[in-house]
Amino acid sequence: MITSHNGPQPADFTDVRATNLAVVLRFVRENAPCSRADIAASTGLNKATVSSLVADLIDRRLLRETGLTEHRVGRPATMLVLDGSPYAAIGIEVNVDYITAVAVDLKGEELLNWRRSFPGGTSSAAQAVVAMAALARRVVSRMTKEARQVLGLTVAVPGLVDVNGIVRVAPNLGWRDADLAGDLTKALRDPGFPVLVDNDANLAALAEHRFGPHRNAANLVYVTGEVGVGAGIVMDGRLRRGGQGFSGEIGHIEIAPAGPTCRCGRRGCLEAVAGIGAILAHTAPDASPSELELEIDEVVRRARDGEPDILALLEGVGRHLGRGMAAVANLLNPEVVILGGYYVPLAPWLVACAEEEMFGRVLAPGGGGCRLEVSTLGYGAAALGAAARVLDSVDSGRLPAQR
Amino acid sequence: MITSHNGPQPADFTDVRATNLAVVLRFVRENAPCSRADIAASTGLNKATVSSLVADLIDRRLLRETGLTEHRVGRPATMLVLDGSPYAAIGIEVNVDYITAVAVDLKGEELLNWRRSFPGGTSSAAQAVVAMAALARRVVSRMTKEARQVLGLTVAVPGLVDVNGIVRVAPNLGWRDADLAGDLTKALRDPGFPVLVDNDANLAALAEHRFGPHRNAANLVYVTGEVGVGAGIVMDGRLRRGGQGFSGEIGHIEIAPAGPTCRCGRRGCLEAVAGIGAILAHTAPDASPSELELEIDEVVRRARDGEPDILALLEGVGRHLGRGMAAVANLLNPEVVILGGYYVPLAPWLVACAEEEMFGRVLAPGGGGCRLEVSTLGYGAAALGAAARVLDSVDSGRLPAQR
DNA sequence: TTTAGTTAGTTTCGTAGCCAAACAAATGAC
DNA sequence: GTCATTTGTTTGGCTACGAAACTAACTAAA
Repeated sequence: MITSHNGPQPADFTDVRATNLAVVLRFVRENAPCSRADIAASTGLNKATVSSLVADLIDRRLLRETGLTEHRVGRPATMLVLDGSPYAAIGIEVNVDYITAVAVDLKGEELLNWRRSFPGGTSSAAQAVVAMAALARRVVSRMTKEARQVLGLTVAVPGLVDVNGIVRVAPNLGWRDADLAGDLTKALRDPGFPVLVDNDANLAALAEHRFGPHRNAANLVYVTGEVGVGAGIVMDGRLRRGGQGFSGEIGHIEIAPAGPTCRCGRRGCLEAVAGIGAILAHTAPDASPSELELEIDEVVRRARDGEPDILALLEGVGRHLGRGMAAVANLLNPEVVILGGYYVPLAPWLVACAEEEMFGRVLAPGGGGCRLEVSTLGYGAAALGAAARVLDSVDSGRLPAQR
Repeated sequence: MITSHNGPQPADFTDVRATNLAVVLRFVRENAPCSRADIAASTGLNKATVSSLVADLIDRRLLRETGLTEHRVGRPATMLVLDGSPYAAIGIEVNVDYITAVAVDLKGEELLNWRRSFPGGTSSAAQAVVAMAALARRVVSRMTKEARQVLGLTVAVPGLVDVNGIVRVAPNLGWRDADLAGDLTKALRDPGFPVLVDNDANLAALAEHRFGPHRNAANLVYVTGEVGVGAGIVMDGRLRRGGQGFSGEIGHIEIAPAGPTCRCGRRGCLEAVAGIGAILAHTAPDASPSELELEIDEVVRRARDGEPDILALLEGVGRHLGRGMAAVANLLNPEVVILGGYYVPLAPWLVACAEEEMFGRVLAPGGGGCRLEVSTLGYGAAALGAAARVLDSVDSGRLPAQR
């Protein structure tokens, strides 16, 4: 069906066209290279309609004929692929000690991936805007030099971002009520593309949903493993942000009422017992944000060496994590929960016990079909997801104008 | 936009028409009585289009002209209302000790509400099908006598219902893997309307979403307060069932690790510390299912009388419930959590402390705007929601055929 | 009483964009 | 060389939307 069920939103022909353009675009993305006939056969659209849609998409430089044809009985087909060259989507991630910028083309191919160290933990939002604008300008000019049109820019922020894109609270950055999108747009002086802001876990979930090995899953949860623990929720094929945009705050659900005190002042939060801080508190209590990665490497080394106290520590973290994931699985019944961030290198010592705890606590038979997996997208998942956010709006029909 | 984003689903004219018919229908539902001109002005549809859509809906006997007109400057308007008389939607709820059947018209007006005692707890699914079929037949024949066409029948079951409508597990009924929808359709012998099955909490959430005082909330959670505790989740305006249909199983998230043993064998489940059983275990440990309502009345009486041990008991339950709701609010950020079932009569002694616990544990400022409210729909919420499910499919464009 | 003004709903016409079917094109098989 | 097969385009028909003109029914004011 056509409707999106939120209030009176009538449809007309342009909607039909936009929908079908998006259908063809998505189909080619998933099945490239493919012919017009393939598209017609698989989508149910008429051949004539497909021809017209494809012509439109070629005009907009979203598709390209490869000229290549298979050869078998019958007229050879002209194959179609996404045209990677004319466009770029930019994603930026701010974090405690760095800013990452990623640009991808329509296919999701990474065009660049720049990381600048930046003292996010001690900088104001205004300073961050300056730094991000500088970085964004360089990325944009690089893209322009490559003759690419920038379709949009999205910023991933570790914190609560409301439905209007205002950063309400970003505890690790010390920000409150910052209109990042507005300020960044101003700093970029009429950039000619939309600038959006979203929560990092949400965007990482989007990256997994579009690019990850579980991209078929319409229901997935991505869990960030940083100092803060958060989740991005995809249900029925779309990010679900909740009423104000604050969904996925699993870091502060109570796991161990008698546990250690959390940064938020309460006791036994998931973040306090299974966040990265809970590990480093035992191994490197004075580590600064910029040393996190090194310290985790050290933990991995010691685990590999089989140090019993480290193994016990990680098992405990895994079990607590599993309890949290059980709550997630019971409440949301996703097809997969994906662990990201620093949970990735630590996964070999976490996942088994986390799974055991989780499956033991999920009511639905067979855990409701929910698997616990480890992200393969690396640390840049949120930045990649930020770029994916831009591609998503193309996918859902907001195509760049005709030539 | 038009797309529903799940896989290649192209659109054509019939989709446009269906969408716009649904838009008009929903508008009239919300704003009756109203004129064609009102509809055009508010929805953005062209006057001509509205006229055509309305004519179609009148033909299908979904709308009716009231003939009544206001009188002010200009030509008086012919007002439109939903036509309540030609159709009916049926909802049936099975539970431990009764079966309820509800029929509503298009407006949601209750046409009948029948309750039959039925030993669900000790009957097989097959026996339940016989009982439900008998009841359904009587409801259908009553509707037919009133010259109403039955649009559909939905059954609410307290248990895990998968995406295909199979009851996987219904602990309180002792059922496993029952194809209720299929069997009931067979028992009704080609009823001429769709028969669906869904989880009771899901359907109660739907009832709240359509009929409740918070019907504007696009994100809400309904919590059943029975022996089992479950939730129905509405996000972005639709029920979210998860990958296999098992979302909302909050009854078995761990609230008090050192708490009492739950029916499921684990300790400290929400259900075990804040379910109705947790209350009755202290007041009437040997109560049979059919006595639940009486026993709760007794608890209410004693609470009203101010018995200290009862007040303490309820405060404890409220606090545990609040902790569970904090997890829900952190994870989903709904606009409102609605307590239903036996929590309703007990609300005066539960809500304050539950709120206190909940707001103390939600990370988002101001609790993310999430309110804790009490259902006003009464015990029949699930049955009403089952009927609402039928109306929902009409709303989303599956209209009955033209005359 | 007439006339002007206002609002409601219909009619007419133009257009977008879908589908079906016929057709043209390009190849392999025999 | 002809036929079969498959691809993609062209043509025509149809649906359903929007714009604008028009009719209808009323109030207000001259």
